Amino acid sequence: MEYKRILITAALPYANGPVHIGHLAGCFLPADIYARYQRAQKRDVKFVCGSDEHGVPITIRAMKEHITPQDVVDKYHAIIKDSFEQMGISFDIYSRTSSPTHRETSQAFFKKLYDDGVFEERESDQYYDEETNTFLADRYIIGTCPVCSNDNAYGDQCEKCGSTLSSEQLINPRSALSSAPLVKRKTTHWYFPLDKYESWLKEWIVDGKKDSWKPNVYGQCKSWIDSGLHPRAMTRDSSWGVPVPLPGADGKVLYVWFDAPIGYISATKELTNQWSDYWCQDDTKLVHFIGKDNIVFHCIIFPAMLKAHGGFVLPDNVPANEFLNIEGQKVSTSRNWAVWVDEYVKDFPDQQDVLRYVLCSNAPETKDNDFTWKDFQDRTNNELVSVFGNFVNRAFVLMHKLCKGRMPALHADFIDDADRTLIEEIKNAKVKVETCLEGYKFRDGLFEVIDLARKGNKYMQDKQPWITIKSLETNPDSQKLVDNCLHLCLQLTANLAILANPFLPFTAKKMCGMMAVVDRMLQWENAGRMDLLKTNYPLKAPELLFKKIEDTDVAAQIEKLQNNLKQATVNNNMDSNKKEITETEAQPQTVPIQKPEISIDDFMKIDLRVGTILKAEKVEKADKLLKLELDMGNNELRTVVSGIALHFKPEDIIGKQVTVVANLAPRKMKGIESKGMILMAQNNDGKLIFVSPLETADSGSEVR
RNA sequence: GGCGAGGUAGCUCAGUUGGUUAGAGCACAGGAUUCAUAACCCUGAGGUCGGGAGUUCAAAUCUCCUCCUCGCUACCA
Repeated sequence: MEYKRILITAALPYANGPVHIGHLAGCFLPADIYARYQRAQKRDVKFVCGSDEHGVPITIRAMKEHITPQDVVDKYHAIIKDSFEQMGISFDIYSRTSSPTHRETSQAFFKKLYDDGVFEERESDQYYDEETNTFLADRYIIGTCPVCSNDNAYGDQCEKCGSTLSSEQLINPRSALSSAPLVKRKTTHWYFPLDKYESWLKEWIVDGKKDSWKPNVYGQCKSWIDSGLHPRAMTRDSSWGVPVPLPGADGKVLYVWFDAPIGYISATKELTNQWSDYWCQDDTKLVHFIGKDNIVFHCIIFPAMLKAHGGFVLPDNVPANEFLNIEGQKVSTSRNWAVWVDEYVKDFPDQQDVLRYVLCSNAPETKDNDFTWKDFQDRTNNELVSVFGNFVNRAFVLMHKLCKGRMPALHADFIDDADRTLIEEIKNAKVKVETCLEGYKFRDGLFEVIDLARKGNKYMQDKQPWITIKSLETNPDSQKLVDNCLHLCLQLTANLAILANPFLPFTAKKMCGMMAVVDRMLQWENAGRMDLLKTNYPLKAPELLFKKIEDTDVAAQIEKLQNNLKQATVNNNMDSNKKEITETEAQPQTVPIQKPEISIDDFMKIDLRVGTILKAEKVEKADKLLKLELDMGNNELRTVVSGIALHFKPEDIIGKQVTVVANLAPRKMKGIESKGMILMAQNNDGKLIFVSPLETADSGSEVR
């Protein structure tokens, strides 16, 4: 299909902190390269993005810093926006989801679905904080992680041990807002029936995108669809967000993942009155650039929303990248293990293209990749500087020395095979880079650019104009041979500027300055041409395109990382400034909340007994479960299933005495009925310790 | 446990209807050169293609089993 317009989106960064180079490599840089390339092709491109400013973590941060959520997002929106500008990420608009346009757009979107009867209304029990009079989403609920005993686990996930949780599983759930214990109340929400779109999604993605989407994206989608989709709540009880536009829906807002992708639409609206051409015409090519954590939302949920609404184009492709690790470890904002873009720009002024180069050439396109400062140095010094920068520099220096600072002529009767080959290579390079970029293979595309410079170096080496010129007195044609060589090298340089422009825009601009040509030369159609620089045209003095990265720079950055890490672990909860903390670990280390007082009668309801482990075995198909057989005295044997398999080997615990809650209602786990629960103490490091009698007691003795 | 994505030279990656001695860049070694940011150019060494079995005249490529990494997901009363 011939597309008339290309609409490019990059994942909305969350305005709860600055952006790091993982974000850049994951989606913003590839999106920018793609956008710049398409613009150079003179295609009708809109490249939109903005800050995602709603959601729970922002409200929590606001409370901790005693400012409003709006203050939080204003601060980070500014930092993020500036980082992008500094790095040359060329959005046509960088908007934000707290804008009035976005509120209207997302509300209208919701209302349309509501009016069409798309949503299912459901009542459910939710945790309620009576102190602040608010319902709490899972993220608002903090408690002790049942897996690792981290005291500040979220209701949806423990970021310390990575376990996926539900708020029901937390021990001592409390409010993140007030630290108050929670009660349950009924609340109503609107669910989007994803299940009803299952067959459509199957057809659209599983059947339709098999060959065009990247394997990681396609596989993830297929996995979701095949395992069955379920209705998903599209509203939340909160005061921060886009209010649900229905009467009686006070205190309810749109779920961030409902409103955020609509932010792409709102941003386009703010950009142009013709926004609907880009969103509602079939001949628009919509491309979402995201990281792999966003695949499900962009490939399944948002398209289903668009489909339900009707009238919108669907993404043609969603080229998601994997994650970028730093020095062998996963990026962690809480541990401050990251390279922040705003700091890079300060530490390496005027070296944006160097970072762009390294991040693109080592982009996590097919799997998680590792960023190391040593690699940053190697790639910069040995490829970008030595091959690309050096070629341009030597071509210019030689031209000034041997051709008097003017573009030498090409003498047709002296053209040889080597010249013709080089010309051919230049034309091929255009096609190669183009093919890579159209197919979202940015790493390969950049390699082709460097490779062309490499061919230039070889050509020059073979021609040796600095030798040829020495025979000027004996061979009057020498000057013409030198002219031809440098003519071609300089035309090659102009071509390099065009091909490098999407990747290294600052450098391309600098090269235009050196060649004394207007930026318009960088249009893609000019690539492959051998008449970009006019004969006898005076060229400027050469200017080094890149600086080498020194060992000291590398050492300083590594030390900075280590220091950040140390500092983050030490004062994780003090500084309210920026990235040292995240929402989770920023919670002050409070003493676990005491449970409410109970009477002796309450306690007496619990039948605690000593049991002796006779048998222990792993439960099939479960990582964490052990099936225990306990001697409870009086010849009673009991089966208890316990989630301790990660901590103990079955053979090591046989014969141990444990305390058992003997009158707990039975519960089936993995098909095995568990009659009772064994008590464990849990250390701060998550280690489990049996609560057993110090001396051997009779099996079945009562604990009181 | 289920599902998905990866596992190819020291490092980063190519390698789709199975077919000659498995490729590239960087790093490394040797050589050549001096126009150039000690850059460039040439040559070389380096891999039992995670492991095992099978299909085939032929397997990195197909099938089955298995191990490791990452992600999603289930089990924790």
